[in-house]
Amino acid sequence: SDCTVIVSGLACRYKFVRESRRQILSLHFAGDIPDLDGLALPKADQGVCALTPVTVASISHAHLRGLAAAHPTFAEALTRQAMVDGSILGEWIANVGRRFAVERVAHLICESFTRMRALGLADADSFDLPMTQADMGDATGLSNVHVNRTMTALKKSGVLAVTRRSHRILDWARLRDHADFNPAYLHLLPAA
Amino acid sequence: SDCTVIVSGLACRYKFVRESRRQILSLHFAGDIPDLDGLALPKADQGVCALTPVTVASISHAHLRGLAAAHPTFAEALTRQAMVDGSILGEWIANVGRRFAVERVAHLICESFTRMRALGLADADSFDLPMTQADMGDATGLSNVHVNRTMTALKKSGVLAVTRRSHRILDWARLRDHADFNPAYLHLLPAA
DNA sequence: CGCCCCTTTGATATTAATCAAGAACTGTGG
DNA sequence: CCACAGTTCTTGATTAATATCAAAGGGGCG
Repeated sequence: SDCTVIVSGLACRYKFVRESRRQILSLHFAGDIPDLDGLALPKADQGVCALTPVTVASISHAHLRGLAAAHPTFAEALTRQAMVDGSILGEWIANVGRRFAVERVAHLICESFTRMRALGLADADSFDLPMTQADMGDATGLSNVHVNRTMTALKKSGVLAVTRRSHRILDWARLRDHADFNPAYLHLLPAA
Repeated sequence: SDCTVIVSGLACRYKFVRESRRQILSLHFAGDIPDLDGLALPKADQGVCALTPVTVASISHAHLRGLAAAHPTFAEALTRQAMVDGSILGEWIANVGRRFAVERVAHLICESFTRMRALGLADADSFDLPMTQADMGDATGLSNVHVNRTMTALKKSGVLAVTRRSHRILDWARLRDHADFNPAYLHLLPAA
C-alpha cells in the first residue's frame, strides 16, 4: 500500500514468461513511480527491480490520494504521467514486435538518452546507461549474445562509442535513423 | 478533442515502423475507449482503426472531464481502466518479446476469449474473433504466413477448431498451457 | 460467373538463439 | 600491489525459429 519514487539509479518493471524468460517492460529514472498502477489495481502482476543501486522514497497510497484530492494540478500530473507511461509501453511493443535487432538496440539507446537528457542526467553527447548487455537483451527481447554482436556492429558503424557503459553518441542523426526513433511518444514538454 | 467509445465491433490501436510494418498494440471491444489517453496528451502518437465494422459513440473531452469532476466514482473507474490498459500493454510486450509463435498466437486467443467472455460476447466454449490472420500477425509480431502455420498446428493438436473465424475451444486447459496464459493481468473483477 | 480477399502450402533465405569457450573487467582479501 | 573469483563481454560454430517469395485453393459477393 505504498508507492515507490525513484530518487536515483535505474530501475525497471519486468515480467517472467514460464519462470525462465524475463522481459523488461519499462525503465525508470529519477522521479519515476514505477508502481503507480498499484494505486488503482489491488494486486500487482508485474515486478519492479533495480538495475543499479537505487535510492527510493515511499509515499503511502492514502497520502498520494490526499495530495491528489487537495491539488487538482497534482492529480492531473499523475494521470498525465500514467498516460505517458502507456504511450511508452506502446512504442516498446512496436519495438520488440516489428523491429530488427539493430533497430531495437539503437532504439533503446535513443530512448534512454533522450529521457535522461530531459532529466539532466546526460551530457549533450554522452551518457551512462548502466545496464548489462543481458539486461538490454531482456528489454529488447534479444539474447545477450545477440545484443553484444549488435552493439559491436553499431560501434563499428561509427555512430556510437562505448567504454564501461558510458555511451558517447558520435552521430546522432545516423543513430536515430538506425533506430527509426521519433521522440513524439515520450511526450516531453517542448524544450523548457 | 473527442473520445471514442466502442459500441460494437472490434477496433485496435496500432503503430507503424518505418511506414511499412504495422504493429497492433491493443484490441478494443464494446465499452472500451481506445483513445482515452487523448484526454491528457495533446497529440496522439498512435493510430486507432476498426478491424470489423464498428459502431462508436463520441464524448467530448470537456464533457468527460465534467463527469469525472461531478462523480468521483466515475473518475476512479476511468483511471482504473487506464491502469488496466497499461497492464495489458505490459503483457503484450512480454508476449511479443519472449514467447514463441505458438505461445503468442495461443495467448492472443486466450486473452480475446477471456475478455469477450467477461463482456458477454462469447459463449462458454466458442467465440468469434473477427480478425484476419494478417491482423493476428500484426498483433503478435509475426508474418501472416507463420500465423497460418501456427493456427494449423493448434488445430491439429486438438485444442481449437476454427470455421470462418468462429473459434471453438476444445481443450481450454491445454490451450492455456500452450499460451502460458494467466488472466491476472486483465484485472477482471472476481466473477460477478 | 468472376473477382477479390483470405487462407493454405511449399521452397528458400534470413534472423536470431543456443552452445561453448576464452578474454577482459570488477571488486576482494592477503 | 597482487592473486583470485565472479561477472560481464566477446567471438566462433551450429542450430532453430521465423520471414519471404511464390503460387495455388476457397468463399463470399456483386
